[in-house]
Amino acid sequence: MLPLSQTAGYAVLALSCLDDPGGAPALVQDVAARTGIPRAYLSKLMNSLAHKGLILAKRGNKGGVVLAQPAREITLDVIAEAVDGDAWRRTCLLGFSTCLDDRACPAHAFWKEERERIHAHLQQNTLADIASFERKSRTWRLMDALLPSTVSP
Amino acid sequence: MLPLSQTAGYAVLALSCLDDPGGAPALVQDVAARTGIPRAYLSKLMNSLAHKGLILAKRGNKGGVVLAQPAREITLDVIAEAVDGDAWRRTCLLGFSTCLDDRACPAHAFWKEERERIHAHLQQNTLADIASFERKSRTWRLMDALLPSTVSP
DNA sequence: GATATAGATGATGAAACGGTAAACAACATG
DNA sequence: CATGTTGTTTACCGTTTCATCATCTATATC
Repeated sequence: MLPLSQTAGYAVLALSCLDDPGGAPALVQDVAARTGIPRAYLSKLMNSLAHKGLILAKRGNKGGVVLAQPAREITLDVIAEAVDGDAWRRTCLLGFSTCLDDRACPAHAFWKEERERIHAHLQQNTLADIASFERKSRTWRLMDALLPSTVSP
Repeated sequence: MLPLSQTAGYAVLALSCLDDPGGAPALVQDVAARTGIPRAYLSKLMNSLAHKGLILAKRGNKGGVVLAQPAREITLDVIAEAVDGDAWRRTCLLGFSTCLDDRACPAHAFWKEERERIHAHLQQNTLADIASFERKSRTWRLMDALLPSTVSP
């Protein structure tokens, strides 16, 4: 069970659909339809992301959701931390409680390095990177809809 | 939520207390007391590990548990896979379902490499490595018991 | 073979995560 | 200001993971 939470993935995917600040607000239900994320669940996620300052939500007619900052300035790390917290950056690979820098478990030095590598990667990639990938891969999802699903869970 | 499951950590810790095949059987309750793992829970874990061939369990008077193979031949990977399975080696960092080698998400190449690095490390480390660490760190745990816990969760 | 010992097993429970449903509150528009 | 649109909030459900408890079963020993 190594990856970030499923909800963190939802957040990245959903935010990659939104416009930069000043742009056209997107409806949560549209984002849900586009991404396949359950509407009601996404609604709660968006609400939480709004409270954490990642997006701006406007309700009522002509309402919707936009990014609070340009996509190029929002790193995956910020999103992951908003959803999952940063506890994973301090955990031991094997879950040992007595595993700190000065009393390390056998995997400690290795795992510390891995965590930092992962963290750095999340910090270096932004929503803009995801969005450009999503634009390219929309074709794939179209094919998924047309062909019998031989691949996706 | 990046590390392996807590139960996998339990397994590594518990198995590191056992003798090689032919050695003296250890009581599950003793292992529980030594490691801090809940007795009843460890009992079921041990049972599962016995079914998977990692340990030999003998019940009844003078019973107990020993490793099925020498500690030096049991890798952390084998233990982790017995407990958690190997699904984590195929998951996307962000949980995208459309993330395979030929239709990768932006983090795919990076994450694939990380997974392989982690897997290799788990394959290279054995129970013997853990056991020697545990022997050294027993002092620490003694101190934990004597001093107010300022560190361990 | 009776007995104490020790693992095996099944029922149960609490907490976290993913997910649902419905009532609620704000806002643009006519 | 009435209305419909759209996000907000609350409560609830199902599954998985970690954990407990009681009971059953095997076995070494006397």
